[in-house]
Amino acid sequence: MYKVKGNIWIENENGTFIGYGRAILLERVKEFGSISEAAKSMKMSYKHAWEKLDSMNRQSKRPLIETVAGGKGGGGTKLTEEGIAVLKKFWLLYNGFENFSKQATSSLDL
Amino acid sequence: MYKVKGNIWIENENGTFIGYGRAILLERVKEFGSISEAAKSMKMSYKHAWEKLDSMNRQSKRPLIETVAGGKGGGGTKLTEEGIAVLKKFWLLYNGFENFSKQATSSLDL
DNA sequence: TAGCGTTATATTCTAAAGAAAACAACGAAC
DNA sequence: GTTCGTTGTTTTCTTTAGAATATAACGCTA
Repeated sequence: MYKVKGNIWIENENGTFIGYGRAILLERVKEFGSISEAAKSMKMSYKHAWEKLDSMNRQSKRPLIETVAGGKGGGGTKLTEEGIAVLKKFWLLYNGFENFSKQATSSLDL
Repeated sequence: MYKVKGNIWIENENGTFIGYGRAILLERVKEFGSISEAAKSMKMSYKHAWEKLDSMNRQSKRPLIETVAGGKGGGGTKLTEEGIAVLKKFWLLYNGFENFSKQATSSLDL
């Protein structure tokens, strides 16, 4: 049975800003308060996770995350208000796309 | 400036059936009547082109291309009626997606 | 001050995708 | 029956994304 599938993301002149994988990563950071825990939960290397977050952060007008190195519990990372807002907007877009592809799948005649 | 971008394709249980790259490849085969010319025009290796076409062909109920090895001009490859029809349907889907992402881009507020 | 778990960063290793190259088979044309 | 340009197939090489590893800096806690 055929299905319409796809990816969707938001980019600017500097590359990808946010897509599904990055959104999940932000969700995990929000959940665990830690980049290393977020990465581990996704079986992603810390470096890869850090680079993705850094990329997002640099492309955003205002930072999406706030990090602390050292201190209680070694430090940690949490989402800013901006981070939460961007995440919300992405999921809205993502849902729209899900509807589109579901609709397209059902009207597929091959 | 932020833009919504994406990929879209049609797949079944055996993997990708057709996406943008494969559609372009079919268009080139249609144009040149030859897999090797089509591949060359896309700076794609013959093997890669052949594998993509073979994959599409095996996943389709009816073959999308008809090949001749040897003979006048060394042989060649042309699209079947089914191939032309599938291509048409894919571009319809693709246009729908282009509209979606254009619309999504314009209603983006970040 | 030593220990800790984190962030931050550089370096090396691995796996996968695709390119490149080589070669056989094909069949019409001459 | 030789030549030609194609399809079909195998094998090797290259590139690149990401994993893995290593190490420093940080700052609270004890």
